[in-house]
This record gives sequence, structure tokens and C-alpha cells, in this order.
Amino acid sequence: MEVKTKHKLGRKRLSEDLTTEIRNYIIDKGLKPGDALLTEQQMVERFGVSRPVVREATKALDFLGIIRSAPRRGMILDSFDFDRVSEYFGFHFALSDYPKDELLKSRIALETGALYYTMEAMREKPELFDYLMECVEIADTEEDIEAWIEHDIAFHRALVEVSNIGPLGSFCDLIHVFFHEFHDKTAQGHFVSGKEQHEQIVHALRDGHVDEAVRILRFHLSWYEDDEEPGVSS
Amino acid sequence: MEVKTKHKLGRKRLSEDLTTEIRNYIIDKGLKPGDALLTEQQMVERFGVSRPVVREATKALDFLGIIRSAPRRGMILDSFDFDRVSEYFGFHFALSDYPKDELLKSRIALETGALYYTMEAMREKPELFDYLMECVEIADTEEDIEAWIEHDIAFHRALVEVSNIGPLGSFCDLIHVFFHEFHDKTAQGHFVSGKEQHEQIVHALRDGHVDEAVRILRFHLSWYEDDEEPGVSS
DNA sequence: CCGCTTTATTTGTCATACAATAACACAATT
DNA sequence: AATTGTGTTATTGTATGACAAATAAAGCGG
Repeated sequence: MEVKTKHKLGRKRLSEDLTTEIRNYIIDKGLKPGDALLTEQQMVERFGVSRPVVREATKALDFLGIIRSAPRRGMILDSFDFDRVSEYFGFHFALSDYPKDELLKSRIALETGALYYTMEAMREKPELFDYLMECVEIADTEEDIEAWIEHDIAFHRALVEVSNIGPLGSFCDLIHVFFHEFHDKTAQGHFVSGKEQHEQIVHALRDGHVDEAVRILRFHLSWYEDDEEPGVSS
Repeated sequence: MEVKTKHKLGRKRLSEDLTTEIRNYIIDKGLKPGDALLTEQQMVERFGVSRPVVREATKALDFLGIIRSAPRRGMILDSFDFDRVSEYFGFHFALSDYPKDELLKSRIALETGALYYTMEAMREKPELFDYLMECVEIADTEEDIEAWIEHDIAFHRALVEVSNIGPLGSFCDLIHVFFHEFHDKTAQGHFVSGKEQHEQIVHALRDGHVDEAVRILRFHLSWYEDDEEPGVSS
């Protein structure tokens, strides 16, 4: 038999209907981010449901970042926020259980894809070169491996963030979360070469050699995929 | 009734914290879609919050399709509903004025970053070349602009998806949602050149010229920027 | 006129009750 | 004995009420 596809299964949940009613209300009124929404009490009266139902519906939209609420101020439409998106993408990735190499490739694709705009940003603001070189140095000064990992990721984060592309930064942050876990496994022995390659990337970008920077960065990150498997204890 | 008035100054909303705790629980237990989750009452006891809070949190996840619930059966995990999320993101995006150039740059960075792996995939599976060329042709056969937009996005989607990197595909899907909104504004006049460039990209990848493919793709997508300064030297 | 205090409104949280539903246990019937 | 019908019960769905916390707005005193 057909597997019963994921449909309603309890369609008569009021909170779910209410989200669409709220959405319609927003569309009807032509509300924009920043505009005030109905209060919980007003929704109770207008839509004829209880307050818990209203809250379940609004908290769902809140979780998506569509609305923001605060005491005494009521609820207002929020502007789009990619960091919110990352929250549920975290769920998505956690559930889908993507293999390690896919996460790595995603990271490489993201970071290399951003390099062009990092280069552009450096061309417009030469001081970014100094800033990035600072990040390189900072990542090198520490001796504690934990701190080094932090600074290493901070460098890669900075590499993307100076391009000043919001969604890209959010995506990278999300991916980086997964790298904290198995970062230290093979981090040893990459202190030095890591710093050198960081330097090479920044210099290549300064000189406008984006293709070369991409190649170095790809190589720099690909040591993760050295299938070491040092005893899977967990 | 013993523990009351827990001072949570500066504490955020409990329901929001609970969603992350539930996520951690899912990750910890290694739960997969179809597995049973805790009941509401169990969550009340385990996380020390009231049932309304539990419901606000779970209904938010339910709204995303991550959780499915039914009386007497409890809650079970479900792979989440991407369409549902896209629907509300498209809606939310329509309201907000998220800077379009950031979205465009994100898209370009993502797609160009993926090209390397698209090339790798093509090298391993040469039939992907034919598949992508099919997508190119399909995108050209239609005359209706709406359908053309669909097929154009389908090509770009395919370009990333053949690399078989899950998270990257998800990111691209999300970004593409936003492009449906303002795609048609400047789509006219790119029918022909679009097809040619699509072809050039696929051919360049087949021949292993990833840098060239990247350049073409970046140029191919950069026509979206309307009111920005016309052309950088190229 | 300004700064502080009070007030009122709205969200945040908790407790409880009841309804609806579906899985389960068990008895009844064939 | 197997199946079926029925009641029980666990779990979610919804409603109501209450109180705490936070904060914008009003009121007050200097």
C-alpha cells in the first residue's frame, strides 16, 4: 500500500490554521517589517481561539523570525534575518545526518566562492588586508590547541565576513559549527603550514589573484578529508 | 509546587531555549525521522518547564515539519517540510527589503563555489554532461517567460545538485526562492545569451577549465544587478 | 522643563481542567 | 481459538484563569 504521505495527521490543529490567518492578515493590511501586529488578546477576540493557541501560532512564526514580540510593545513584524534561518537549517542538517565529506565540501565551496568578494572588498578598503593579516598573526600566537582552533575558525570566518555578504556569513557560521567537533582530531601538525597558507591566501587576494587564492584555500582545507579514523571511540 | 519563581533575569524565552534543547536531545540520541520523541509530560519533567512552554516549542518545530504529533501516539520525528518553509520565507521576503545585491552575491558565491565539485562529478560520471546539456536545451525550448524562469532556475539548481553535496543544495534552494520574486524584472533579453552561457559553462567544466566556468557563471548572473554601477572592467 | 516614580498594558509562565482521539486490554461472540 | 466489539487509558488539543516580569506611558515632584 501507499505509505501515507506526510499530510495533516490531525488537521484540526487550530494553531496551524491560525498561522495562515495571521499571514493573510499581514497581507491584507499590507504590513511591512516594523509594523505592529495585533496583540495576543486582540487575536483571541478576532479569531475566536484561546490564548495558548494564539501563542503556539505566534511562537512558530517567531521561531522563523517573522515576528518579534516584547512585553508592553506587543508583536511587530520583523525584517528578514538569515541567522534565524540558520537555526532551523541546523535542525535540517542534524536530522539528515550529512556525511563529513559533504560538510567539508560545502565549507570549501562556500569559502572559496566568497573569496572573489573578499578580494573586491580588499580592493576598495585596503585596510582590510592589514585586518586579515592581524587575524593570521593572532591565529599563530596561541599555543593552546583549543585556542588555536578558535582563532583558526575566526580567521576563516573573517575571510568571509569582510566580504560583507550577510547570508553567506550565516551559512558559513552554521557549517563551522560542525567543524568544531572533528577539528582537533587532525589539527596537529598544521599549525605552521596553516599560518603560511593563510598568509598566501591573503596576499594572493591583495594581488588580485583570486584563482590562486581559491586553489590555496581548497588545498588548505582538504587536509580534513585525510581519512585518519584514529579509533572511533564514540 | 515547590519550585516557583525561578529568577531568570535577562533570560530569554523558555520556549525558544527549549527548541535548542530538543535539538540537542535529538542529536544526542541520534534520532532519525520516524523515531519517537518524548511526550509533552516527559519534557515537562525533564526540562523543568510548564506544558504551555513545551507546546510552544514543539508546535514551532511542528510547524517546520520537524515533529509530527497525534493524540495517544506522542510525538515523532519527521524530515522537515522544505516547501512549507519556502512558502513562508518567500512570503516574509516579499515583505522585507533585504538588500538584493547581497542575495545575488550569495547566489553567485554559492554556485561558483560548487562548480569545482560539479566538474569533479562530471569527470567521474561523464553522463552528467549529457544530463546538464539536456537541462540547457529544456530551458531553451520554452517561450513562456514564466516557464523559462522555472527552467532557468532548474538548470542552475542542477548545476549544483549534480555535485551531490546536500547542504550546498539546501543553501542554493533557499537562495533561489528569493530569486523567483524579482527574476522576471530583467529577464527579458537574456533568453538567448542565457542559453549560450549555460552551454559554455557546461563545456568548460567538461574540459576541466573550472576557473573559466566560474568567470562565465559570475558574468552570467551579474546581469541581475540593475541599478548598480554598470560594469566593472572585465 | 527635567528626572524620577508610579501605573497600566502586554507578553511570559504556570497550573488546572476537560475534550478528543487512538492505542491497548479484555471480554464476548462465533 | 480467533476475531470482533467495547471499555479503558494515555496523550495530545484546547480553554480558562492567574500571576510575574518587563516596559512604555502617564503622573508627579523638583
